[in-house]
Amino acid sequence: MNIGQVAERTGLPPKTIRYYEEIGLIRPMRGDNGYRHFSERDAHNLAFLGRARSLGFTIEECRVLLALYADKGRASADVKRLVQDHLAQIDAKIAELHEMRATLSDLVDACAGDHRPDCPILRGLAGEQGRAGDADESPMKVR
Amino acid sequence: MNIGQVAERTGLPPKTIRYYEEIGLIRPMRGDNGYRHFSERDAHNLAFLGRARSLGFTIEECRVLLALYADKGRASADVKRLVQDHLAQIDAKIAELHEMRATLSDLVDACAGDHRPDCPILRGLAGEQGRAGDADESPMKVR
DNA sequence: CCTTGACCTTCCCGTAACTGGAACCCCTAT
DNA sequence: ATAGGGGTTCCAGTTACGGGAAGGTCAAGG
Repeated sequence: MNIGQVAERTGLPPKTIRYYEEIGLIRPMRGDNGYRHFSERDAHNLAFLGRARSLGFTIEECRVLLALYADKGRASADVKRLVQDHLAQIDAKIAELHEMRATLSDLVDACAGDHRPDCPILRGLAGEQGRAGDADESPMKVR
Repeated sequence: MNIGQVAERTGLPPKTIRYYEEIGLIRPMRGDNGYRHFSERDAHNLAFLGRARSLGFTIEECRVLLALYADKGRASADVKRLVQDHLAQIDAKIAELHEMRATLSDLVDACAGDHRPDCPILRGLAGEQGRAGDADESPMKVR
Protein backbone atom coordinates (compact mmCIF):
# COMPACT_ATOMS: atom_id res chain seq x y z
CA MET A 1 0.00 0.00 0.00
CA ASN A 2 1.08 3.54 -0.67
CA ILE A 3 0.58 6.27 1.87
CA GLY A 4 -2.63 7.50 0.28
CA GLN A 5 -4.27 4.11 0.54
CA VAL A 6 -3.26 3.53 4.13
CA ALA A 7 -4.38 7.06 4.93
CA GLU A 8 -7.80 6.30 3.56
CA ARG A 9 -8.01 3.01 5.40
CA THR A 10 -6.93 4.38 8.74
CA GLY A 11 -8.50 7.81 8.51
CA LEU A 12 -5.14 9.38 9.35
CA PRO A 13 -3.84 12.13 7.07
CA PRO A 14 -0.67 11.32 5.11
CA LYS A 15 1.10 14.12 6.93
CA THR A 16 0.39 12.46 10.24
CA ILE A 17 1.57 9.11 8.98
CA ARG A 18 4.85 10.60 7.80
CA TYR A 19 5.18 12.26 11.16
CA TYR A 20 4.64 8.97 12.94
CA GLU A 21 7.40 7.45 10.89
CA GLU A 22 9.67 10.37 11.62
CA ILE A 23 9.28 9.91 15.36
CA GLY A 24 9.72 6.17 15.06
CA LEU A 25 6.22 4.91 15.78
CA ILE A 26 6.16 2.94 12.53
CA ARG A 27 8.81 1.76 10.08
CA PRO A 28 7.30 1.24 6.65
CA MET A 29 9.44 -0.23 3.86
CA ARG A 30 10.56 1.81 0.88
CA GLY A 31 10.23 0.98 -2.79
CA ASP A 32 12.90 1.67 -5.39
CA ASN A 33 11.17 4.91 -6.28
CA GLY A 34 11.45 6.11 -2.67
CA TYR A 35 7.76 5.61 -1.98
CA ARG A 36 6.77 4.22 1.39
CA HIS A 37 5.24 0.78 1.25
CA PHE A 38 2.88 -0.15 4.09
CA SER A 39 2.22 -3.73 5.10
CA GLU A 40 -1.04 -4.94 6.60
CA ARG A 41 0.69 -4.84 9.93
CA ASP A 42 1.70 -1.21 9.40
CA ALA A 43 -1.88 -0.34 8.53
CA HIS A 44 -3.06 -2.20 11.60
CA ASN A 45 -0.64 -0.39 13.85
CA LEU A 46 -1.65 2.94 12.38
CA ALA A 47 -5.30 2.19 13.07
CA PHE A 48 -4.31 1.26 16.61
CA LEU A 49 -2.51 4.58 16.94
CA GLY A 50 -5.48 6.45 15.57
CA ARG A 51 -7.78 4.91 18.16
CA ALA A 52 -5.36 5.48 21.00
CA ARG A 53 -4.89 9.12 19.99
CA SER A 54 -8.63 9.64 19.73
CA LEU A 55 -8.91 8.42 23.30
CA GLY A 56 -6.56 11.15 24.36
CA PHE A 57 -3.34 9.20 24.84
CA THR A 58 -0.23 11.22 24.17
CA ILE A 59 2.21 10.09 21.53
CA GLU A 60 4.56 8.76 24.20
CA GLU A 61 1.75 6.81 25.80
CA CYS A 62 0.90 5.45 22.37
CA ARG A 63 4.48 4.36 21.97
CA VAL A 64 4.26 2.38 25.18
CA LEU A 65 0.86 0.95 24.27
CA LEU A 66 2.19 -0.15 20.91
CA ALA A 67 5.16 -1.81 22.55
CA LEU A 68 2.89 -3.62 24.97
CA TYR A 69 0.66 -4.62 22.09
CA ALA A 70 3.64 -6.10 20.29
CA ASP A 71 4.95 -7.83 23.40
CA LYS A 72 3.15 -11.14 23.60
CA GLY A 73 4.55 -11.70 27.07
CA ARG A 74 3.22 -8.48 28.59
CA ALA A 75 1.22 -8.42 31.79
CA SER A 76 -2.23 -6.96 31.33
CA ALA A 77 -1.66 -5.20 34.64
CA ASP A 78 0.89 -2.95 32.93
CA VAL A 79 -1.61 -1.95 30.30
CA LYS A 80 -4.35 -1.42 32.84
CA ARG A 81 -2.20 0.78 35.04
CA LEU A 82 -1.28 3.01 32.12
CA VAL A 83 -4.90 3.40 31.12
CA GLN A 84 -6.02 4.03 34.68
CA ASP A 85 -3.47 6.80 35.00
CA HIS A 86 -4.73 8.30 31.79
CA LEU A 87 -8.27 8.03 33.08
CA ALA A 88 -7.26 9.95 36.18
CA GLN A 89 -5.82 12.70 33.99
CA ILE A 90 -9.06 12.89 32.09
CA ASP A 91 -11.06 13.09 35.28
CA ALA A 92 -8.85 15.91 36.49
CA LYS A 93 -9.34 17.74 33.23
CA ILE A 94 -13.08 17.26 33.39
CA ALA A 95 -13.16 18.60 36.93
CA GLU A 96 -11.15 21.63 35.89
CA LEU A 97 -13.48 22.33 32.99
CA HIS A 98 -16.49 21.96 35.23
CA GLU A 99 -15.09 24.58 37.56
CA MET A 100 -14.47 26.95 34.68
CA ARG A 101 -17.92 26.23 33.40
CA ALA A 102 -19.56 27.03 36.71
CA THR A 103 -17.77 30.36 37.06
CA LEU A 104 -18.40 31.37 33.47
CA SER A 105 -21.99 30.34 33.71
CA ASP A 106 -22.53 32.53 36.76
CA LEU A 107 -20.93 35.46 35.01
CA VAL A 108 -23.00 35.00 31.88
CA ASP A 109 -26.18 34.74 33.88
CA ALA A 110 -25.40 37.99 35.65
CA CYS A 111 -24.83 39.89 32.42
CA ALA A 112 -27.74 41.67 30.78
CA GLY A 113 -26.17 41.34 27.35
CA ASP A 114 -27.67 44.51 25.93
CA HIS A 115 -26.40 47.77 24.43
CA ARG A 116 -25.33 49.16 27.80
CA PRO A 117 -21.68 49.09 28.84
CA ASP A 118 -22.20 47.84 32.39
CA CYS A 119 -20.97 44.26 32.48
CA PRO A 120 -20.70 41.92 35.47
CA ILE A 121 -18.48 39.63 33.41
CA LEU A 122 -15.82 42.26 32.99
CA ARG A 123 -16.22 43.31 36.60
CA GLY A 124 -15.71 39.73 37.64
CA LEU A 125 -12.61 39.35 35.51
CA ALA A 126 -11.32 42.61 36.90
CA GLY A 127 -11.48 41.10 40.38
CA GLU A 128 -14.21 43.37 41.65
CA GLN A 129 -15.71 42.05 44.84
CA GLY A 130 -19.13 43.58 44.37
CA ARG A 131 -20.40 46.91 45.69
CA ALA A 132 -21.91 47.55 49.07
CA GLY A 133 -25.49 46.37 48.89
CA ASP A 134 -24.78 43.35 46.75
CA ALA A 135 -24.76 41.10 49.73
CA ASP A 136 -24.63 37.81 47.85
CA GLU A 137 -21.81 38.72 45.51
CA SER A 138 -18.74 36.65 46.29
CA PRO A 139 -15.24 36.88 44.82
CA MET A 140 -14.83 35.02 41.58
CA LYS A 141 -13.34 31.62 41.98
CA VAL A 142 -10.09 31.06 40.15
CA ARG A 143 -7.46 28.44 40.68
CA MET B 1 6.82 48.34 40.38
CA ASN B 2 9.44 46.09 38.90
CA ILE B 3 8.55 42.87 37.20
CA GLY B 4 9.24 40.77 40.28
CA GLN B 5 6.80 42.74 42.38
CA VAL B 6 4.03 42.68 39.84
CA ALA B 7 4.69 38.96 39.35
CA GLU B 8 4.20 38.39 43.03
CA ARG B 9 1.06 40.50 43.13
CA THR B 10 -0.57 38.90 40.11
CA GLY B 11 0.71 35.39 40.55
CA LEU B 12 2.01 35.42 36.98
CA PRO B 13 5.63 34.40 36.38
CA PRO B 14 7.96 37.13 35.09
CA LYS B 15 8.46 35.09 31.93
CA THR B 16 4.75 35.22 31.23
CA ILE B 17 4.59 38.94 31.85
CA ARG B 18 7.45 39.58 29.44
CA TYR B 19 5.68 37.40 26.94
CA TYR B 20 2.48 39.38 27.32
CA GLU B 21 4.39 42.53 26.62
CA GLU B 22 6.05 40.97 23.59
CA ILE B 23 2.69 40.11 22.04
CA GLY B 24 1.30 43.51 22.88
CA LEU B 25 -1.14 42.69 25.66
CA ILE B 26 0.47 45.23 27.96
CA ARG B 27 2.83 48.17 27.47
CA PRO B 28 4.76 48.88 30.63
CA MET B 29 7.06 51.91 30.82
CA ARG B 30 10.81 51.58 30.93
CA GLY B 31 13.22 53.16 33.38
CA ASP B 32 16.60 54.61 32.42
CA ASN B 33 18.21 51.34 33.40
CA GLY B 34 16.04 49.45 30.94
CA TYR B 35 13.90 47.90 33.65
CA ARG B 36 10.18 47.64 33.04
CA HIS B 37 8.09 49.80 35.30
CA PHE B 38 4.53 48.66 35.94
CA SER B 39 1.78 51.06 36.90
CA GLU B 40 -1.18 50.09 39.06
CA ARG B 41 -3.17 49.89 35.88
CA ASP B 42 -0.65 47.50 34.35
CA ALA B 43 -0.83 45.31 37.43
CA HIS B 44 -4.60 45.43 37.28
CA ASN B 45 -4.65 44.41 33.63
CA LEU B 46 -2.25 41.57 34.32
CA ALA B 47 -4.48 40.30 37.09
CA PHE B 48 -7.39 40.52 34.66
CA LEU B 49 -5.42 38.49 32.15
CA GLY B 50 -4.51 35.93 34.76
CA ARG B 51 -8.15 35.40 35.65
CA ALA B 52 -9.26 35.23 32.05
CA ARG B 53 -6.54 32.71 31.22
CA SER B 54 -7.43 30.59 34.21
CA LEU B 55 -10.98 30.46 32.87
CA GLY B 56 -9.63 28.99 29.68
CA PHE B 57 -9.79 31.99 27.37
CA THR B 58 -7.13 31.95 24.68
CA ILE B 59 -4.68 34.79 24.42
CA GLU B 60 -6.59 36.24 21.49
CA GLU B 61 -9.84 36.11 23.42
CA CYS B 62 -8.05 37.82 26.29
CA ARG B 63 -6.94 40.52 23.91
CA VAL B 64 -10.55 41.16 22.92
CA LEU B 65 -11.76 41.03 26.52
CA LEU B 66 -9.11 43.52 27.55
CA ALA B 67 -10.12 45.84 24.72
CA LEU B 68 -13.77 45.58 25.75
CA TYR B 69 -12.76 46.21 29.33
CA ALA B 70 -10.94 49.36 28.31
CA ASP B 71 -13.78 50.53 26.06
CA LYS B 72 -16.17 52.38 28.30
CA GLY B 73 -18.71 52.54 25.48
CA ARG B 74 -18.84 48.79 24.87
CA ALA B 75 -22.10 46.88 24.75
CA SER B 76 -22.30 44.17 27.38
CA ALA B 77 -23.89 42.01 24.67
CA ASP B 78 -20.51 41.82 22.92
CA VAL B 79 -18.86 40.57 26.07
CA LYS B 80 -21.65 38.13 26.77
CA ARG B 81 -21.55 36.66 23.28
CA LEU B 82 -17.82 36.08 23.50
CA VAL B 83 -18.15 34.33 26.83
CA GLN B 84 -21.10 32.26 25.66
CA ASP B 85 -19.08 31.05 22.69
CA HIS B 86 -16.26 30.12 25.02
CA LEU B 87 -18.73 28.33 27.23
CA ALA B 88 -19.92 26.33 24.25
CA GLN B 89 -16.34 25.32 23.51
CA ILE B 90 -15.93 24.17 27.06
CA ASP B 91 -19.12 22.18 26.92
CA ALA B 92 -17.92 20.53 23.72
CA LYS B 93 -14.63 19.67 25.36
CA ILE B 94 -16.37 18.27 28.40
CA ALA B 95 -18.59 16.13 26.21
CA GLU B 96 -15.58 14.84 24.31
CA LEU B 97 -13.80 13.97 27.53
CA HIS B 98 -16.88 12.20 28.85
CA GLU B 99 -16.97 10.05 25.76
CA MET B 100 -13.33 9.16 26.12
CA ARG B 101 -13.90 8.48 29.76
CA ALA B 102 -16.77 6.12 29.07
CA THR B 103 -14.82 4.10 26.53
CA LEU B 104 -11.70 3.95 28.65
CA SER B 105 -13.70 3.03 31.67
CA ASP B 106 -15.31 0.12 29.86
CA LEU B 107 -11.94 -1.09 28.68
CA VAL B 108 -10.41 -0.84 32.12
CA ASP B 109 -13.31 -2.71 33.67
CA ALA B 110 -12.92 -5.52 31.18
CA CYS B 111 -9.22 -5.96 31.90
CA ALA B 112 -8.13 -8.40 34.59
CA GLY B 113 -4.96 -6.45 35.24
CA ASP B 114 -2.89 -9.42 36.28
CA HIS B 115 0.30 -11.14 35.15
CA ARG B 116 -1.34 -12.71 32.09
CA PRO B 117 -0.87 -11.17 28.64
CA ASP B 118 -4.50 -11.33 27.54
CA CYS B 119 -5.79 -7.78 27.54
CA PRO B 120 -9.18 -6.50 26.38
CA ILE B 121 -7.81 -2.97 26.37
CA LEU B 122 -5.25 -3.77 23.73
CA ARG B 123 -7.79 -5.81 21.82
CA GLY B 124 -10.14 -2.86 21.90
CA LEU B 125 -7.45 -0.48 20.65
CA ALA B 126 -6.57 -2.97 17.95
CA GLY B 127 -10.13 -2.73 16.68
CA GLU B 128 -11.09 -6.25 17.55
CA GLN B 129 -14.84 -6.73 17.48
CA GLY B 130 -15.01 -9.48 20.03
CA ARG B 131 -14.86 -13.24 19.54
CA ALA B 132 -17.81 -15.46 18.78
CA GLY B 133 -19.51 -16.16 22.07
CA ASP B 134 -19.02 -12.68 23.50
CA ALA B 135 -22.49 -11.59 22.50
CA ASP B 136 -22.43 -8.26 24.28
CA GLU B 137 -19.14 -7.04 22.94
CA SER B 138 -19.64 -4.08 20.64
CA PRO B 139 -17.08 -2.19 18.55
CA MET B 140 -15.23 0.45 20.47
CA LYS B 141 -16.60 3.91 20.02
CA VAL B 142 -14.21 6.41 18.56
CA ARG B 143 -14.91 9.73 16.93
C1' DC C 1 36.14 50.82 46.67
C1' DC C 2 35.10 46.23 45.69
C1' DT C 3 32.53 42.32 45.90
C1' DT C 4 28.53 39.56 46.44
C1' DG C 5 23.97 38.23 45.50
C1' DA C 6 19.54 39.27 43.98
C1' DC C 7 17.33 41.20 40.41
C1' DC C 8 16.83 42.68 35.76
C1' DT C 9 17.73 42.49 30.49
C1' DT C 10 17.73 40.11 25.74
C1' DC C 11 18.14 36.13 22.94
C1' DC C 12 17.58 31.53 21.51
C1' DC C 13 15.94 26.82 21.97
C1' DG C 14 12.41 23.43 23.19
C1' DT C 15 7.76 21.88 24.03
C1' DA C 16 3.08 18.57 21.38
C1' DA C 17 1.40 17.02 17.55
C1' DC C 18 0.79 18.10 13.88
C1' DT C 19 -0.64 21.37 9.32
C1' DG C 20 0.44 24.12 5.26
C1' DG C 21 3.20 25.09 1.58
C1' DA C 22 7.15 25.05 -1.64
C1' DA C 23 10.00 22.63 -4.75
C1' DC C 24 10.67 18.60 -6.85
C1' DC C 25 10.24 13.44 -8.48
C1' DC C 26 7.28 9.44 -10.37
C1' DC C 27 3.74 7.13 -13.01
C1' DT C 28 0.02 6.68 -16.14
C1' DA C 29 -2.94 8.21 -19.77
C1' DT C 30 -3.78 10.90 -23.65
C1' DA D 1 5.03 15.80 -24.98
C1' DT D 2 2.17 16.91 -21.47
C1' DA D 3 -1.17 16.93 -17.92
C1' DG D 4 -2.85 15.00 -13.71
C1' DG D 5 -2.52 12.93 -9.57
C1' DG D 6 0.26 10.52 -6.89
C1' DG D 7 4.59 10.62 -4.04
C1' DT D 8 9.10 12.85 -1.68
C1' DT D 9 11.82 16.21 1.37
C1' DC D 10 12.36 20.30 3.97
C1' DC D 11 10.97 24.55 6.22
C1' DA D 12 7.90 27.34 8.78
C1' DG D 13 4.05 28.15 11.79
C1' DT D 14 0.89 26.94 15.40
C1' DT D 15 -0.12 27.87 21.46
C1' DA D 16 1.58 29.83 25.46
C1' DC D 17 4.86 29.84 27.52
C1' DG D 18 9.57 27.65 30.35
C1' DG D 19 14.66 26.92 30.65
C1' DG D 20 18.94 28.60 30.40
C1' DA D 21 22.90 31.45 28.85
C1' DA D 22 25.33 35.83 28.78
C1' DG D 23 25.42 40.00 30.64
C1' DG D 24 23.80 44.79 32.90
C1' DT D 25 22.02 46.98 37.60
C1' DC D 26 21.37 47.80 42.34
C1' DA D 27 21.79 47.70 47.38
C1' DA D 28 24.33 46.01 51.23
C1' DG D 29 28.48 44.69 53.58
C1' DG D 30 33.53 44.47 54.43
